[in-house]
Amino acid sequence: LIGMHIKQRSHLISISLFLLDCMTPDNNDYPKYLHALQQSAFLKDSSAESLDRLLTLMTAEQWRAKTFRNSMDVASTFHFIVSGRLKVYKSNPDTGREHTVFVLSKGDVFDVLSLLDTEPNDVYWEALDTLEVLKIPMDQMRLWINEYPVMHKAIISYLGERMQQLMNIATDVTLHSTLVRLAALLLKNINGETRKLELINNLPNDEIAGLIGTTRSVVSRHIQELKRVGAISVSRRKINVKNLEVLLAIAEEKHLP
Amino acid sequence: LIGMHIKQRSHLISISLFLLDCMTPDNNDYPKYLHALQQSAFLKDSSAESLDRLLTLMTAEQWRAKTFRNSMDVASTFHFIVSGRLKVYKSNPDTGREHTVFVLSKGDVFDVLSLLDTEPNDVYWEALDTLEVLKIPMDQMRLWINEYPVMHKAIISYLGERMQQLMNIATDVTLHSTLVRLAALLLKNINGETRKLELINNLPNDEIAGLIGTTRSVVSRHIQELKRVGAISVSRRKINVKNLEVLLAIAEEKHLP
DNA sequence: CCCAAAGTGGTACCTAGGTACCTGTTTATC
DNA sequence: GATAAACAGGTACCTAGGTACCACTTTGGG
Repeated sequence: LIGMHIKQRSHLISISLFLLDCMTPDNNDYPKYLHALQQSAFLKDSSAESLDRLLTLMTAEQWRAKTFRNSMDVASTFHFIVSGRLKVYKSNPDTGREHTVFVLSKGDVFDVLSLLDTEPNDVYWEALDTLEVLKIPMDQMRLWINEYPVMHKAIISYLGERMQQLMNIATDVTLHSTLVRLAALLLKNINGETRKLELINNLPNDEIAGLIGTTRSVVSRHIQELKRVGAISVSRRKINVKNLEVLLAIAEEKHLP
Repeated sequence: LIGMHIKQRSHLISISLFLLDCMTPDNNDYPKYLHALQQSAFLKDSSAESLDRLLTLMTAEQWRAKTFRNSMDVASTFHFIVSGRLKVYKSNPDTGREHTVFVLSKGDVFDVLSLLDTEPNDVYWEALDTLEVLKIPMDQMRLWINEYPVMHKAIISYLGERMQQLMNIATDVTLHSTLVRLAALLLKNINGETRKLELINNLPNDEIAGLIGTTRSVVSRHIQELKRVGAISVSRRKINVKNLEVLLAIAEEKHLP
């Protein structure tokens, strides 16, 4: 109960100091932002000129880590992530439990659902690191999209991919144990080359818990277990994968504890 | 363990006898099917002529209750439900657990994800009643859509709505207890006028369990509890809602047991 | 540099929910 | 219409996972 109140208060006092930055072509960072837009999967089929025009409509903004917004706040603005990580989550204010649905990063956009004029959804967004975004009024984004019909296909394939991910997230909690989900999370986010975690690196146990739909203490317990069997080693806020085979066996439910 | 093997065997021996029925305009049921297409939310913006042309490309098919298909089987065919109910679910073959993601009925279509060429998704579809569908080869459906650009907007709004639902389903399991989810399920599916359950009526406890991501025994226990507090009355395969206020209090987590 | 406050992680205890086993009821077969 | 098989639902028992409390570590004023 105490934990929950602290959580809520910290939400209330979370003051978001950010820099506003008008995006005219003479701006110093203009080339950098244009490059960022060009690399986005959401805009991958758009022409250089159309992106150029889009960028002139945008302003840059910086969110400090732990800055958050909910659906109300962002419904009238469309955002595009330039750098940093952002978690998309739902929470139960009564219990303080949170479930992270996506971690967005460079090239991702939000909120696509508001863009489509669906009913408001009561979702939260919170910066995990310092976040650089480009923002644009929602109605201007809609106008821009209608001028470039190729965008409709891009939106469809974006939604399709997200929907598939959501289906897996929705069923994972009931179909697999927390240990299995933790192992699968680590495997999903490991870089094949460097063997290091990406996207979910340097996260405290709280955040990992939110990602697999459980509580911090359960994550802590399972991390102890994974250390014990030699699958990982840990230091503060850092997990190093030591044995992929063991992790894989656990994730595929072939590991008998 | 025994229960699981029986489940798997029943899958294997599920023989689907269905009627094939070529859809030429002189067919007896042609007007009925055309009417069904016109009522679909997925096709609501399509012209009469375009639907007419679509229907000539389709064949009718009947699935007996408990007939099922998985993503492999339906990836190359697009389906449109004329009558009956179909559950979309994922399962864990090792434990026999299932999680129902959607219950589709008249006017719904499947599989939209295959239509978008996303990676195969390992989902199952199973008829809850006798199911009437119209089917069309997937590539023909894609061609038809490309001829009618208005369909892109329809697909986008369909996906947007489904995505929002999926987000709620994904987070419900971690954010709310099974009793709360059961009460919410009943409230969501009650007809405002008749006060009767729709879409999920006449389902055994198994299926209700799949819908809220738990097991049959837990559902049974909670149904006893809801009977005890006078919220519902039950007979075989049938739940009658008696007290909306109590259900609402439980669903909103304001009910202290 | 000191100290408070926030951040992070470990674990004992307990309960919500899952497993296993049971009875009763309906459906199918000869 | 008798009998078995499949179907439906109830419940005792137990364990996975959640709550609460703890200690340690880092951060930020003054």
